[in-house]
Amino acid sequence: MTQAVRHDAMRARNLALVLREVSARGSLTRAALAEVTGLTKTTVSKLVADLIETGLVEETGVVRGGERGRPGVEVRIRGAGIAALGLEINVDYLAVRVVDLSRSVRLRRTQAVDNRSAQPVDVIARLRDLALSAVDEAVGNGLRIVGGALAVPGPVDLGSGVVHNAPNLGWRDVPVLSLLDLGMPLHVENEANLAALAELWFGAGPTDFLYVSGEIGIGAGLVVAGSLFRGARGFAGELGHVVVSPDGPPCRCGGRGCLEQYAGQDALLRSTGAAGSVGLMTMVTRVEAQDPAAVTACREAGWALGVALSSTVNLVDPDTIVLGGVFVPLFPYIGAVVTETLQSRLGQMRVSVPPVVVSRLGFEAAALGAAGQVIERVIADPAALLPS
Amino acid sequence: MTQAVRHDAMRARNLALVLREVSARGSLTRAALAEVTGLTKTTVSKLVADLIETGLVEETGVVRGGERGRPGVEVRIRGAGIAALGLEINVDYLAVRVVDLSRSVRLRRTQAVDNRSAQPVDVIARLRDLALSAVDEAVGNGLRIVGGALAVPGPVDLGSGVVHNAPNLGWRDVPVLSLLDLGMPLHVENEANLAALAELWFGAGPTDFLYVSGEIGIGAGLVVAGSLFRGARGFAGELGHVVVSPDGPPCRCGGRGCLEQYAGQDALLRSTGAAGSVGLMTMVTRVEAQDPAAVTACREAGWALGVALSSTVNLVDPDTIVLGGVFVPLFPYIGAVVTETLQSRLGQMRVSVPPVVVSRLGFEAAALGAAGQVIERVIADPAALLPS
DNA sequence: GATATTTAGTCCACAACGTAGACTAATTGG
DNA sequence: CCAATTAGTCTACGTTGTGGACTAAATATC
Repeated sequence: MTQAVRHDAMRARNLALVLREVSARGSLTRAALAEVTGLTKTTVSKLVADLIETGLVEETGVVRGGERGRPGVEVRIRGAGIAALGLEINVDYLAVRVVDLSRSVRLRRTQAVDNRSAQPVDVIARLRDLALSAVDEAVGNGLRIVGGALAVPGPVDLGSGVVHNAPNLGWRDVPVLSLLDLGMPLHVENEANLAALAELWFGAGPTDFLYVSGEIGIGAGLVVAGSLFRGARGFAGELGHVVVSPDGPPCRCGGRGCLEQYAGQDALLRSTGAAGSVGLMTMVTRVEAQDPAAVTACREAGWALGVALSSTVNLVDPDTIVLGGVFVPLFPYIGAVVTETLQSRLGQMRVSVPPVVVSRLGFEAAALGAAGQVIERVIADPAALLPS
Repeated sequence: MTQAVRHDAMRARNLALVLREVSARGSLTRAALAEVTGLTKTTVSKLVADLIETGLVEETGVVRGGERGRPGVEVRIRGAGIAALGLEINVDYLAVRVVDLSRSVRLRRTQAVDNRSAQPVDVIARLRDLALSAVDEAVGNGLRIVGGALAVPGPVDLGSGVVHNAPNLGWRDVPVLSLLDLGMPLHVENEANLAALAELWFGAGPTDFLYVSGEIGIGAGLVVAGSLFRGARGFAGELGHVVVSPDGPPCRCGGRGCLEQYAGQDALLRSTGAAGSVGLMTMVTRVEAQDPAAVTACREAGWALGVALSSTVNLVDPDTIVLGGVFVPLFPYIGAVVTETLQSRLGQMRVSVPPVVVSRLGFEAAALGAAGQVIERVIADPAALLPS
């Protein structure tokens, strides 16, 4: 597990420590860095010199006038150098994002496509084109893309990069990672997990929360102390199949009364009473117009979500619950019911019931999280990029 | 979060690395240690010398004849030196265990008392007496007790050591830690969590599992990659209040249809049909005698447990499920139903459904886990014990 | 406006720790 | 009895962080 610590590992960790502080606090003088890290000024100076040389950090040049004494030179993360690629395959779109080391989004590409009717290979080929052209442009702008990550709507085997089962896409056992070769280190992860990480790094959220991704399926990403909880095999967070009512409607997972059957996109739209398929935006319009069927559908979905979340809170104890995906436009009509249900089921037991808030990131959250994850790895181990 | 790494931290980590390998593999020569840790023979020799001097490790004296060449001197964890105290307060007993660094149990004290009818202060005073006499005896045997931990049946605020709410005992906001002063570092934790850790260190179990503690309440401890998952505030694992049926019988937590209402000890005993209170052993006798009411009660409890566990598996993805507490004697009569329910609700979705096994540790599990946790800390950071 | 004070950052001698390889010790195989 | 082999120690050395002296650049005070 833990490896032997030699001098190089010591340096690598201190380098990461300094870079992390710079990343977290925005902009600091060497003296301030020495203070917050507990290292001496000498050591910080050496480490910062290395980081500047590698292009991870830059001096702002501007000196800061504080109280008295010689002003320091602040350093900050250098955005113009290293960047990462974030990719997302979803039911009705493909998204590509390029994010730099300072976590600024440098490039956005979204393409609306119906991926349900296409073959996995074709979908991936299309994404590949989109990604390569984005990489070209980014490289043209002087960025160095060090890696990428791909978000897919369903459980993924992290090791092999095989998408187990993405029911919304109709995918089963698709080896995405080997099909999508971009000539750079890549990995694949569940969309809900990456959207949760996006909330962590790009939202103004807390460091402990449960992100609920409402799409056709309902997934969740749990972030504890700023890092993702994946469970033993990486398949944690399947909130959509938490039991709401044990004898409820049968679910495609084989169970009955799963949350997805009450609050999944299909269930929501179906229960508006309109025959055939009604789009999400139509649903939003109707509920805004106080259409009784739509309002009832929202209330029931909110209740079911509250029930499932009460189980979840009891099991994993999140600090906050962030609703994303389809629940974002519907939040005004379900948020209160979710909170009430949670309150009535947990209020007596818990000192405080986790607040239910809405995500402020759009649908592209997962792609952002994907890129962010790669950036996070660089910040966690900058030594990997140093010239040996 | 991560601290600056100086020379002393480097040494501390390597010391821990060596000690961990010795602890995990039983007995190793310095040469073998050099191989498994990746450190050089020189460094390992120095580290082992320090560990021997501190009394954490000892040479077996016996040399091992392998194949050819000079035989090595094996070292192993020294059991005769450092030990830890494990304490447990439960509804009907107090337990004290002394465990040494090699994880051998050196002393067992259990006292049957009805703690429900006593005041918290009195219970703690009684436990204190029991603990002090155990410490005396252990010290008399040459052991050095470096700390202790206490298991209580209910959620605990780890920081302050206040037991929030232990409904089985009728406790609310009891500052256990400050009441129980034993003149050594102590901490308090949830009984289910510590029982789970006992399973990890004293059972022959895997490193990823969910331990289910069936008592009057039902708790769970989740162990992922050999360490405990506590959630954001340390209140994770409240399996007893996971929803089985949203409109089921009201629960003391304020919700309805919680697992505890179907599979908690009270529910199990109540539903045997016998009026009044029937002891657990009576229940076991009846179900062994195929008493219809008892058999039905077990089946229903097993079903409810299966439903709640299917939600749990979807959320936290454990590798294995270990049933403990009252479920141990009842396992032959509920195990199959739990497995079937899980299988039917998860089988289509998951490649493999986590096996449901029974704990082989007795009721004293939590006390063992408490002591084990202290031992684990010593092994994880032996440098804390070195003479500065 | 000159000087004292304060803070930032660098320089240098030093200490702590792990490494590499020579060296000694102890065993087996021929 | 000697060669081969493996365990463990010893010594010179390299890497890295430290502490304090030193230089640099600002403000406060008179």
